[in-house]
Amino acid sequence: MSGARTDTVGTYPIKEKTGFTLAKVCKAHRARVGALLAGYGLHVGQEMVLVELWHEDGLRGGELAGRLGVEPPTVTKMLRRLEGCGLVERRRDPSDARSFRVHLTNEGRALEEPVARCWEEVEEAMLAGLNKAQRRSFRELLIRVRSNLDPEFGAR
Amino acid sequence: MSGARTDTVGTYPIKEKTGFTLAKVCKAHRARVGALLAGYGLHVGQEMVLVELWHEDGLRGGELAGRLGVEPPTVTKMLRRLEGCGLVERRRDPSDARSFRVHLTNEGRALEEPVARCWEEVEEAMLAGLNKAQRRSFRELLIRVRSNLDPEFGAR
DNA sequence: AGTATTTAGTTAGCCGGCTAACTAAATGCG
DNA sequence: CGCATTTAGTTAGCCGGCTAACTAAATACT
Repeated sequence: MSGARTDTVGTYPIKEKTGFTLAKVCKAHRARVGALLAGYGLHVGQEMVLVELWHEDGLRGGELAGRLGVEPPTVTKMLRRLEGCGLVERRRDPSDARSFRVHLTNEGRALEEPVARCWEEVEEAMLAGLNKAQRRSFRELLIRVRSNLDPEFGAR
Repeated sequence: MSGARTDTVGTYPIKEKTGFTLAKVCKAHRARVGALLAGYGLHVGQEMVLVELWHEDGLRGGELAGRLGVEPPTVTKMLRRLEGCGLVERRRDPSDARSFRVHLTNEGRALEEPVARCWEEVEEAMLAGLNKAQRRSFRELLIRVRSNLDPEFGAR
């Protein structure tokens, strides 16, 4: 509290917080994935939409937003671009005229394997030098921290 | 390859990768910090500029970019906004007419403690239920992973 | 049935990020 | 000295995010 240093504020500087390192790690991870994805004409973040559709095709816009943990306007814009790239297709839902369903095109489906390889490559780089126990521990800690931070993640 | 499941691609789905959880955790952390920072008129990300200046005032634009791990145009725009908010001040560097130094205003300096409290609050929420050993382990794993992913972090 | 309310998406506009292309000043070098 | 090169920032424009405000369709309710 009344220590010799004056550039801290009670606890310790933001730069030394775990959350700070977390943010930097995430930034680096995103950059690495993004660099690989660019080879397929994808921007980082867009692959998440595809991930959801690979898991379940024909989702409605709102469902997509919910699963991505993203707001509807974000989905609107991303779908417009993905549709422009020919990876995805919007079909009006006959049972609800203000809704639509998002379907993968063949091009969109074809990206599943290469995108998974991109993620796998970065995953391996990230965990290099960690043994199985460390990897498991890291994974479990992240899951716990996620349930602490993400309200949508409580019902898991 | 010729496995029974067709919705995976050799290893396991992206959704089950550690990097995926990492991204979600980071997103949640960012959202939480952002919500608190909004109370001080700050957008999440801007506080990082202030963090660097609290640590060392009078940095040049390029140094700021380097320390933040961000490209120069990003700094240009952020500084324009922070200057507009009166948190920061740009003074031309007399020894180099194409450069300038960024200085905190009193308002900018005054935010150090409240912003640190925001971060501390989210830090505590994030690590809730973890004992000291787990927190240390999490921190150390993140640091290792960071050095694996971030080229600028090797020289530590 | 007819109106009020809720729900689904869109538009506009802001912010933090990026790349590409540019200006202008400092430095290197013949 | 004078020109070429490097370095520092800016501008323009794209993308993933967000909020606020809107349209239009479905549902609820009197």
